[in-house]
Amino acid sequence: MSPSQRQLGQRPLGQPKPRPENMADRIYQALKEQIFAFALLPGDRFSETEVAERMQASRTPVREALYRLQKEGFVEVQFRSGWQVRPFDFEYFEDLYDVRIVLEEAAVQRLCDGEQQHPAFAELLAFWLVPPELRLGDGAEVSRQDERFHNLLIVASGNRQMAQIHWEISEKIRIIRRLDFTKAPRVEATYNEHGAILRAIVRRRTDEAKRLLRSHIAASKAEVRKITLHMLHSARSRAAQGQETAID
Amino acid sequence: MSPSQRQLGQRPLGQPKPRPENMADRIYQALKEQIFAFALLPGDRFSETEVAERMQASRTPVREALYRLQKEGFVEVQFRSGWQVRPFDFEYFEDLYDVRIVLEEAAVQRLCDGEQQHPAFAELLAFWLVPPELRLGDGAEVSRQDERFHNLLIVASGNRQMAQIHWEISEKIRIIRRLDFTKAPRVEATYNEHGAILRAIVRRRTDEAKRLLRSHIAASKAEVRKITLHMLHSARSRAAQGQETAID
DNA sequence: TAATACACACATGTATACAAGATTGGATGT
DNA sequence: ACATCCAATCTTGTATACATGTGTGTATTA
Repeated sequence: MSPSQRQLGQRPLGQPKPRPENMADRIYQALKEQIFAFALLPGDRFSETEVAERMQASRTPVREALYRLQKEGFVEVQFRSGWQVRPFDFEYFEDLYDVRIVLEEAAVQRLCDGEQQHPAFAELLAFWLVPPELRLGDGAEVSRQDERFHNLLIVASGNRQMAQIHWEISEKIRIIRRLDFTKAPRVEATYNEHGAILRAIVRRRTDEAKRLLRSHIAASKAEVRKITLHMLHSARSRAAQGQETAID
Repeated sequence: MSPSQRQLGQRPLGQPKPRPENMADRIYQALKEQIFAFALLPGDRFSETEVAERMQASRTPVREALYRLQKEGFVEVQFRSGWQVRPFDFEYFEDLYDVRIVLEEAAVQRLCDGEQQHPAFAELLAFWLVPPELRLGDGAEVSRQDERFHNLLIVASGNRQMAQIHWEISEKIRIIRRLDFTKAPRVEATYNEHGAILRAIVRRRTDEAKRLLRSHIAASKAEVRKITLHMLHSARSRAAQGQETAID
């Protein structure tokens, strides 16, 4: 693995202060990317000053970014004793998967019962009900589209706040959800299962649609646990092989 | 109404700096209370400096508090142009009521299907299944206990994250939900309906329990809209009668 | 040698100073 | 009289200085 992997967020030292947008937003994004890339491992401890120096900024926007990440559950602060990346808690993720099942089943129920004219639903049909030769192959892109599929189900059901809450859940589980699309068979299965769910909704077969959806999400939930453990292990190995890092 | 109502958050000027806890937390609480008491009306605009002076603090903790309130949907910031209390949006609140229905129905389903041994469930039975002479009369207290009833349903179903999300929803709708308990009949109805729901769950009559729950929440949702409009109107009248205030 | 106490470095929490853009009000020109 | 332009003021965003509590390492003592 390239050593530059551990230098995410470092701005090239040439230009003085490009400041393309909000400093706080930049730092928020960069920190989140580092956590997602396992460049910051769960359990790692760090200080605001340390992050500020890496990002070439002051503590003020760093603190703002950290508080946002804290509210989203990625980091924790100990009173006057530094921050740490929140350790993995599989019950946490599995609970969130179950909330997804509840929300998305409710959305499917409403779609089967009522109107299916929402633009979001049209987009779903156009994207996922395509012949196999038009399917995407890139795992990361399919992962993004999978997230979009499930969120658009909620949007199409017409409840904005439910869609917002579902989106926040997606943000929280994305760090492990991506790992589900690192294998080609899972990508193909995703296309098939999404297609089946949509066809059942169009035909208003409520129970079948809900059953298909439930097992589709449950499959991801079951798969993700072992993949995550593997990824965490290899990330720790890489970190130990590279520069010395507090692992715990 | 007493004029001191509009001076919430003012610390008595005697003691120099009591600082009982986090400044940022104090300001967060005080601002939230002002918004809930309609001392800050939806649409009111204000600046960080203004709040800092009222709270006798610097802008730093004020900003932290405001960002928290922003994430929770109570205030909004306009780029370099001040903050404002988020205007009321009834679709927003009604969407949240519908999310509550979805989450709580799912919890009832799990309670009817599975174990009912969770301590939270025992507390529910002990509090709500009491003879009428032991019931509370204070509207504000019953409002708090109503919130607790619905949240404990989720807790008892065993999904911590669902309970967390449900709690965040409760925080958002509390500002209008309280208004539903300003009349005595609603208090009595709440006792009756909660009792009926619990009895149906104990007897594992799933459909009946879900039906009762759904109509119970729907009743609140329907009631709240007109009460809120009335309260907003009278709060604006009071503000106009008192000192001059930006109304919109 | 082991345990304890103390001092120093460092952590976050808060206050203040500075930067840059948005708004507003008045002055000016038509 | 009305519209337009410009400057002063006010806004948030960022940097930095200060306050206060925590933890650790070392020195001292039993």
